[in-house]
Amino acid sequence: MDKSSGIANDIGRSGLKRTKHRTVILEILEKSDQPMTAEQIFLKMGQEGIAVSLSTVYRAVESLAQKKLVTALEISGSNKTLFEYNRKIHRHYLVCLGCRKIRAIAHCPLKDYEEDLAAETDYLISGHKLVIYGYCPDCRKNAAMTPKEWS
Amino acid sequence: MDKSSGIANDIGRSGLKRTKHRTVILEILEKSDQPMTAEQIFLKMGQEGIAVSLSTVYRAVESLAQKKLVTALEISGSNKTLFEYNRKIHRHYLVCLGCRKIRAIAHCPLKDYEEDLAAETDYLISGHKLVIYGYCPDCRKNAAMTPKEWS
DNA sequence: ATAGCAAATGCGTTTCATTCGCAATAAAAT
DNA sequence: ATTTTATTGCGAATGAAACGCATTTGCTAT
Ligand SMILES: [Mn+2]
Ligand SMILES: [Mn+2]
Ligand SMILES: [Zn+2]
Ligand SMILES: [Zn+2]
Repeated sequence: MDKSSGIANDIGRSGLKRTKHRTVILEILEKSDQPMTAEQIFLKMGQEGIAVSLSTVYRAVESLAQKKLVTALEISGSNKTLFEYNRKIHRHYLVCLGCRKIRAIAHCPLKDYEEDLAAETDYLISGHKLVIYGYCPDCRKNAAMTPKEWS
Repeated sequence: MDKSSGIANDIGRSGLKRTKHRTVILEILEKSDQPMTAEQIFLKMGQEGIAVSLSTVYRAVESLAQKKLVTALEISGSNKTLFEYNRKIHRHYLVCLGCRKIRAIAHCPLKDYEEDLAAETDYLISGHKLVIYGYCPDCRKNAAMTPKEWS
């Protein structure tokens, strides 16, 4: 409908060709509150009646990630790469070991720690990745009996 | 030689059978300053004249990890799982994007942050994983021209 | 609009780390 | 020493992701 809606344009502006598939994939990720695997995206497209090859989904998320429209994340414990719409905010993740839901955390407690570390190690720090594991309110009750691993 | 040397005994005490392979694997990891992949362990055993099947290495590190004698880590950007001798110290990692060397960091800047987060989110926090990316002193010069991604 | 070119797609094939099945072997228990 | 049970070797299977190539589509410059 809305031709000037960000998403489709963002793809064009990125230098990638603006195809139906890429637009749909980016929209799906933008709407999802959870990062998704390539296969989940593929299945959702199927549900929406959009025929696509799984290879294409893999190639689409890869190119979108290259253009920074999508972020790829590898959370320990899942062997599949997750993709999320890049909302351009530095984020961390709180992963529930019970239901595997991923909750984003806006606050970064490491801002000045990075500087200390740079001074101490003489490294040039580019960034960091922090994932916190635990049990969400819903899963806390079961957690007591089935404490799952996280490392 | 030293029958009471920690490593071999630790395996026995863990409930696992104390085999030559497991002992060697654990010794290799204990001596290594870098976490190693299953294949690297396998190759090193070959160099040391110890015939072993790669499957066995995979099964050994898996069982040793289960018994907490080794720790498995999945650093973003490598598709292979790394294993390290478990020195029973909470650690973080500083990964050089130039040479891929991994340096352990003893200090944890997140001790009380976890409590704040628990209070704020009502999650039961089990732990966290922090990886910091950058360029080591040796690689800093090249870093300027070839800034690699870290996700 | 149209032609021409570069990029994207479909479909099948391949790669590669890791896992598995099962018979043979070695370690612990008796 | 004999039995019991876990470990190993080897090859085959798995599964996510990458790839090759012929076909199609989006974009650009007429
Ligand atoms: Mn941060
Ligand atoms: Mn920590
Ligand atoms: Zn949960
Ligand atoms: Zn380096």
